[in-house]
Amino acid sequence: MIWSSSHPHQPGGGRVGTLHTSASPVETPNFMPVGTRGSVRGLHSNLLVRSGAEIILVNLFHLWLRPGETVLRGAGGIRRFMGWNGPVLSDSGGFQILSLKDQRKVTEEGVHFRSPYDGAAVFLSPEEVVRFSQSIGVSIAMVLDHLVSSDEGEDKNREALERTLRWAKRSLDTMKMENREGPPEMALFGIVQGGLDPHLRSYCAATLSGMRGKEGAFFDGYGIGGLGIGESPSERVELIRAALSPLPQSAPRYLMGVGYPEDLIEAVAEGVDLFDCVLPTRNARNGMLFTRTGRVIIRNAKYAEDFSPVDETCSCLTCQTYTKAYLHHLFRTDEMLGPVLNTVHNVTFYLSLMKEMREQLVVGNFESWKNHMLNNLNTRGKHE
RNA sequence: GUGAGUGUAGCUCAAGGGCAGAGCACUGGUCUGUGGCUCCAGGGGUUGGGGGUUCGAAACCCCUCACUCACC
Repeated sequence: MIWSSSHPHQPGGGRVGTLHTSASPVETPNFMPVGTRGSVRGLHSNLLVRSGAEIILVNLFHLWLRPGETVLRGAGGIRRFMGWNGPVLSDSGGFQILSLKDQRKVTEEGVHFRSPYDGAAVFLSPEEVVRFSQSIGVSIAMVLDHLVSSDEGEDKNREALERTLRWAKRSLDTMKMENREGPPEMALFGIVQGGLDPHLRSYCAATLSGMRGKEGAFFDGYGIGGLGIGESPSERVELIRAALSPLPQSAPRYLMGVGYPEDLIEAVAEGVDLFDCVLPTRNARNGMLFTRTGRVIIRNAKYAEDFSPVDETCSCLTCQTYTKAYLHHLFRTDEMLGPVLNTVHNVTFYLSLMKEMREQLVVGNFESWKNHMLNNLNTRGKHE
């Protein structure tokens, strides 16, 4: 059992629980800061912990290319290598099928990439993803999936979905069945695809739920992939619902790559347990800070002489120590401390929001809290 | 003091008689399983000053001012 619910489920569908990993437990719902290449950019592990992080995400594809298996094994695994004591979830490289789509070719066997580092031809298969994840000691591995953009059309979407399912089976077949007293040494999550079609989403989730590997293992949890790239928030809720309903209640559900604070609140209400997204870290580097009352674009001239913190109610190291005027100055002078302090704030904001959601779920006040927050948070930007 | 050169957007510079432009900076927006500060839009000028030639001058002529270099 990798996930257990510590409180009765809410009528609305939101739930709290604990994710049991081979490292340390993770309270859910929770958010994973993104550390693609083995670093949450700009943040020392102590700062991550101080910001509330319990689990972080790395990208297997990038680590596989650089520094590679020899270095990572020599270091004693990815967690020791990067000085992070908590659990690590690895994304497989499925997203790179989309983001590097001019430099790869997808076949039934796997994906041929051209390395973004040196141009070398490399081949990534579902089996290699599982094997490499185990080899470098990640806590939770995502299977290799085939992600297509939402405007690819129905045939491409269906084809990618069927391939994702065949790859999922091959991934599960690669897993050794463990005698599970405690948490699994490495958990493996399947990924629900299906584009913008709710029926395909349900079909995919149902198929994955019943899927067993050669030695009888089920998936330890499920990702919902391919969202946050074009659909409207209301479409997304419908697709999440379609994906979640066939999944076993006892398994953790992870909404991959999503999203804005409002998106997270809406997804938690549907029963999602885990998230990751580049928004808090990337936007921090580009000078956009999240607050409970909307966006703060720290470069704006109006902050030049604003000697108050970014958020009066925020307990992060940045807000406790520095003013908006100082962050504004750091941004304009291109000082490296700027992105670091901005990232500390945004990551703390996201993780505090998750903590608050857990608390609201426990006390049974989530629905009204949610409505209040959705009315006041205004972070989604102008293009929806 | 003499000679040469240069003055164009906040900065660095294009345009050598026909609508005065670029990069950076500035102003605002943007970023959804990260290819190492992304992407988009906007404001900004009596072309050092004055006079002249010309239908038309940043450009050609004269005067003047400022700066740079070389020589006394």
